Amino acid sequence: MLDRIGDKWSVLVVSTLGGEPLRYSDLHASIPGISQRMLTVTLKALERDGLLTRTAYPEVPPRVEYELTDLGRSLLDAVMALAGWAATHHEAVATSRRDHEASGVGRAKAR
Amino acid sequence: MLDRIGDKWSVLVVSTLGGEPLRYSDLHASIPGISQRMLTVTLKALERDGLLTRTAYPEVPPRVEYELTDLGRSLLDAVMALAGWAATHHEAVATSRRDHEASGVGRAKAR
DNA sequence: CGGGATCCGGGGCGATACTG
DNA sequence: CAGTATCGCCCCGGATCCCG
Repeated sequence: MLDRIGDKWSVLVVSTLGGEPLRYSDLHASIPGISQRMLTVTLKALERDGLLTRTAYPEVPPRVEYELTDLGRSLLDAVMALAGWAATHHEAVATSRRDHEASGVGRAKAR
Repeated sequence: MLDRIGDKWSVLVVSTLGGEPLRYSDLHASIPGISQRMLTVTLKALERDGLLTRTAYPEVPPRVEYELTDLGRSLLDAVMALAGWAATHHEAVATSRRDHEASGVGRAKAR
């Protein structure tokens, strides 16, 4: 379970979708670095898990909208908390990380 | 950043460590399914990021204790929210997943 | 007891090409 | 526009051995 919601892309999709429904291409544009494949795979998985709904409009050109379900929205809260933490403390983490590098973690490299 | 704190094992280690310090073997026993390697790797990463401290006691047999830092404890809140969500809704997710299976997602399998 | 080093297999994931 | 199918690489992560 944790590895599902802990999944990087799922988190990003859910948080991006927070609020209004979005189309496939919007999602693709809004999530930097995601590939078509991973977006599709992630969306399918999230739909299967009941976190979002997929709605296809039989128009031309085709339009498909993805929207969070209530379940998905409840997850959003928890995810936002995590994202908030990341935003708040990522500096402290980066600093600590540099300290450890300087401490000799890569000592062999110093040759 | 998200893929770091969203990491499955990190989440589990942090939540397990919530509260009292634990020894390596305690952690290994408390986290079902984690391998030695991943435990070590995860602990190192978390230490590097300043989320926990590693304390080795020069005894025999050796004893090493891991403890959350203040930073780690602040993360704990967000992590617990996520874990709580997972515990609360994993049933709904499992149900939805089964629905989709029954819907013909694996239609070829039904032969 | 608490790890580090290495080997290695499976799969996560990206890139590309094609379809409706 | 919204995907699907295929290929291939890389790296995650488990197993094993060994050391302090």
